[in-house]
Amino acid sequence: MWDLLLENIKRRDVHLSPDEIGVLQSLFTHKKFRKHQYILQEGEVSTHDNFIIKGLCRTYRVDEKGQEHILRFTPEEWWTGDLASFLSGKPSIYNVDCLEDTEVLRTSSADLEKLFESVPKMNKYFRLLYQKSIISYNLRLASNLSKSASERYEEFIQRYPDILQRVPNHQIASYLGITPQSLSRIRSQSQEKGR
Amino acid sequence: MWDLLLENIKRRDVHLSPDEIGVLQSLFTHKKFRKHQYILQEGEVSTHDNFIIKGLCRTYRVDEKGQEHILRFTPEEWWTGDLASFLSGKPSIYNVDCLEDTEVLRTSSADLEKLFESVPKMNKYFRLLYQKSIISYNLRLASNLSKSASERYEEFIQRYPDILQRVPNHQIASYLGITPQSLSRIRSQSQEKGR
DNA sequence: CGAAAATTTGACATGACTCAACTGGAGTGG
DNA sequence: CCACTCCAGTTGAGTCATGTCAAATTTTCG
Repeated sequence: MWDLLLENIKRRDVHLSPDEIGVLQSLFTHKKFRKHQYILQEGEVSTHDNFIIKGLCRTYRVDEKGQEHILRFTPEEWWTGDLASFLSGKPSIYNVDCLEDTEVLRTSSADLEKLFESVPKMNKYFRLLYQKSIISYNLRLASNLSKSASERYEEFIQRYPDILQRVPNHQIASYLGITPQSLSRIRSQSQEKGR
Repeated sequence: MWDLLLENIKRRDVHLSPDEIGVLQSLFTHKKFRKHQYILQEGEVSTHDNFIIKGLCRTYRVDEKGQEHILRFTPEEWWTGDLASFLSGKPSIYNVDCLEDTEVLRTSSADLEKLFESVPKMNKYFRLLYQKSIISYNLRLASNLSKSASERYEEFIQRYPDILQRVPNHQIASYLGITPQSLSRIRSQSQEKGR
């Protein structure tokens, strides 16, 4: 159960002693969610940061016109939650729900704070994690600014072939910021071109 | 000269001793750039992370069609550079240049690494910095996905009134992902409505 | 002052959206 | 096992926001 998380930490060059692993384990809890279940709903405060060890979630926002917009898909080995709400204690504007049965290891903000105090090198882990995240936000932003819908779809296929298999097309459309109809047309056109 | 940086660190609840401040100062250098000067050019490796103490920069990317797309404006008290290149040592795909005469305090990746080793609590500073950055990328992404050009312009005005004053409109258009012509029309329309 | 850059305006093109209808498969209950 | 419903996906027709191209006008600054 702990392998994925501990591996993930080690891969970032943060080496924990058995004691430190013990502390970490005491500050996380294991929780299961069903497909379609919410991990976080708009208006609630995000009380936990969740490391996914099985399953797949999505973070989305509902705009004034009632449209859903998917910000991210988070499969195994990713963290999910709403950082802004988690840190500030204010209600979230995002929803997080499960596209498959999902299991997470989660920690509350108080426990995470304790973790940083007793195992300061975890600051490094999260620093590196966030760095990676910023880098990918930059890429996505650049692609949103400069590319057409079909180019962004191609990019998505290249980058997340696994997720493509696991979620229905209308959710991919929402992630790309287009309508399901447009995605359908894009797909039929790129097939014509023999790919 | 050091005030802005030291204040910025303190504001994130990281308290440095005089010794630690000394270490920090020994690992940063002061550098001035002229308006229009590049801090980083596409194809170069980003060797430094720069904390701006005076002036204003922009980070942009040039796409295949030769179009510029501005990813961010960075005024005083912001960091600029290309994290991906800075960390990986690979050539950057971004350009960073100065929209005004600019002064920075900068550190190389080797020196930053030294800083983390001798003053581990700086991990916390950067962790918090990156958190904030991720939160704002999320907001921008959500707004890119769900809002029209004119709504995004209104949002920009609210959020960055100071930057609005300091940069020409065509650069704001590039940041918003629209053409200068479109921005001009948006502006004239919102004036008609008496604002 | 004069050249270069920024902004505005007009005419037209187009990518993506909306609304609506249709298809096809997955599940459900009689 | 069939009829029925539900949902995802597709397709068509018309609309709209934004882009493109071109030219005129205004501003900036050496």
